[in-house]
Amino acid sequence: MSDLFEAIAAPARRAILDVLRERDGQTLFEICTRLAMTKDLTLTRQAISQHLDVLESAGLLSTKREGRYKYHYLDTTPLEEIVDRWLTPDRKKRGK
Amino acid sequence: MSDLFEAIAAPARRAILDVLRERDGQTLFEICTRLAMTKDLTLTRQAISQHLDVLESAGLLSTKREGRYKYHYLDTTPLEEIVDRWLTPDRKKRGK
DNA sequence: TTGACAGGCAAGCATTGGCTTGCCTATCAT
DNA sequence: ATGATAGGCAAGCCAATGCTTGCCTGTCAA
Repeated sequence: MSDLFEAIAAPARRAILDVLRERDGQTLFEICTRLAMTKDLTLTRQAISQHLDVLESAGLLSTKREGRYKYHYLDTTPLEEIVDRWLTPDRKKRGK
Repeated sequence: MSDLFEAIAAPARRAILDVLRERDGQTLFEICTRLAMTKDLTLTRQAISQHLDVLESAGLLSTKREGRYKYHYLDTTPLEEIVDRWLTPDRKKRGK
């Protein structure tokens, strides 16, 4: 859906963001094992791959392919929309 | 679900937050008409009531009953969790 | 070149969530 | 007391979502 809010709605996707925050630029399999180890979240590789697609289309992460590896990089700037929308009292539109 | 992230996942609920931000302490019917007028969102009263329940259990708004009126007050402090979780680079837990 | 490894595509299932419809309770004015 | 207004409860429908299973493509080492 390419929607930011729907992207962070699923607990699994938030866990992925946390995992990428601990260590940026991980591959799909690295994310899988790290979720299982540190977050106690055991999912299929395909499930996590789908979550990564949602996060990418929401602009929360970017990818870089290199050989047979695909690295995932966190980008939290879209989350600033939330701050600007509700947490800034006077609704000041900061110049982009 | 009392989940913050699921609360702001639905566009209708975000519109409600915006509407309460424009004018705090509105009743259910006021919210209904204001959504229809300014947000072009025409929903059943019950639908909006259900959304308000979700928002309240997420801590995003508080209510005060007065006679046959029930006023709704916005509270955006739960959203700060998002800032603390991903937008603070060094993960400093600010003293509550 | 063959096998192991990293990832992608697509169909299918089960559950959830958003919204509606229908009816009921409570408060206030006349 | 009666009607109008503000809100609540609950069942039900439909579409979307999360996850799985099964299979296929591409890259690299021996």
